[in-house]
Amino acid sequence: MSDVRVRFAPSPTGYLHIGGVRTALFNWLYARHHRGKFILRIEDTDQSRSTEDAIQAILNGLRWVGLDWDEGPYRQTERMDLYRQHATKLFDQQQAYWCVCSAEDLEVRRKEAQAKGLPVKYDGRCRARGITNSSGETALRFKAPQEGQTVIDDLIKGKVVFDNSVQDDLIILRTNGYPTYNFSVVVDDALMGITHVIRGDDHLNNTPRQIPIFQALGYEVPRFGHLPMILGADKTRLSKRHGATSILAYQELGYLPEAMVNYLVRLGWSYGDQEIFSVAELIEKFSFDSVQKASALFDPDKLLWVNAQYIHHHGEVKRLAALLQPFLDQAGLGDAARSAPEGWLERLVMALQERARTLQEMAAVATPYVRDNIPIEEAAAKKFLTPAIAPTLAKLADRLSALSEFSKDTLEKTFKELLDKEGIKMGQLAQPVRVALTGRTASPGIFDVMDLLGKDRTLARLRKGIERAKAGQS
RNA sequence: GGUCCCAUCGUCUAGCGUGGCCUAGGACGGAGCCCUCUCAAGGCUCAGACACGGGUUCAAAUCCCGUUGGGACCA
Repeated sequence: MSDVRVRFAPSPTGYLHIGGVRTALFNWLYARHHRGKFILRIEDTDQSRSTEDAIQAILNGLRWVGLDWDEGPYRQTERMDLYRQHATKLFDQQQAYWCVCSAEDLEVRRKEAQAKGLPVKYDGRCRARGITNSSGETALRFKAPQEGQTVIDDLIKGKVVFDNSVQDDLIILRTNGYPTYNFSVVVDDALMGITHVIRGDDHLNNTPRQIPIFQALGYEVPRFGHLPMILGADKTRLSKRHGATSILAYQELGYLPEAMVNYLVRLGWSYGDQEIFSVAELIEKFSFDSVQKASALFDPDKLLWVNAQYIHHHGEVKRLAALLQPFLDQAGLGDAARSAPEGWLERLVMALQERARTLQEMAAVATPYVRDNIPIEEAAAKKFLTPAIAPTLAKLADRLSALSEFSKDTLEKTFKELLDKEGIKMGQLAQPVRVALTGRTASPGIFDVMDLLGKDRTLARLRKGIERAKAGQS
């Protein structure tokens, strides 16, 4: 156990998106790597935009990808007293002052300054007013240092220097008594003993505003690490326009959580040329030293590939079968799949897993094996179920029906013998059989198909196919 | 507008710290071939990048400066 304490602090104004998950993931990995604590804090001070649904969506999203938290979720709305106490403390120490400048006045002055080409910032005119009572339209401003520099030794960006002369006296308590973002984060991070603040680099400019507040409050300043952001394919901020941005939408599309984690961590972090990592490996190997400084574009194609890798090679068949069930339900195949014999679904998964990149795709190609009365694609029937092949198919049906053991081995043997006798190639027989059995021209190996269907269904479909072939035009 | 961040194939990246091993490596995607009962999977091959310009140096993707281009924050 180390003293590392990191946090993920989303604001519940919408669902949990890809970028948020990645930020949480990097925090989580850092905590787990150092055997520290990962803390969840909900920044819901903006009550007009925060919703309970969004909070639940965030928790569910984190749970789905397996990011478990050690403390929290804390909620800022339950900590209002703490912010006010700390604000009062700053006022008492004369490190904050009441400001009566109205929003309109500030706007006017801002425009003037801009017109004259002066820096746009609060001119500090209430600093010297010494207002002691906060009644009415008063906001509390922090006396930001105006001389010297604030230096951040960022875990990812390295050394970043800001001139204090450009720092504003920012408002820490609004006229309505609510704390502002930059103030409440500082109070929370300090009180929660956060040692490393790992967040998106959209907050880099906030850091020099926050550091003096830590100092004025007498708290230790944490280390900072600013992660590059994830952008959409058009290089703009990730948003609804880029498709499914809610993390849970990917669950519905049939992605595996570990694939999601794997893809997201490689977006900005690398370990040589390695692409696929188990979670245990990530925890062991993760470090900010190899985190990219530049932003990255979200690439759905690569995510799909990573997911396919997990389904093809890294998925436990039993687990995949269990995860597949909801997708079968959705496709209207659920009941039939449930009534199948013990172990049948696992065999189905084995036959289909390298042909599907998502669970949704797997469910889609499962139809002919789960359902009865399958439709036969017109073009496939026309091409392969011809009168010419009908006699051979009939011979195959006879031989199959005579089999006492209906296994892949015996099936293969039966096929080979017939092929030899008829003097035809495998493809000439397998394709018509495939079409008869699945209604499609693409499927798993033909012996796997027959094995999945079983003797009765195989023969029934084959005979139906033979009728169709006889009737077909030559 | 001010401040800050960033810059290697279309995309994710290795390499940059401690310049030479880089005729810049891998992965996704693309093209082609092989394997093959179909579709996949797998294997192989090809196309494809150090943003630009100056320095420093015997030598720069790697160090320095500038330009350009992206991005973020503050309003």
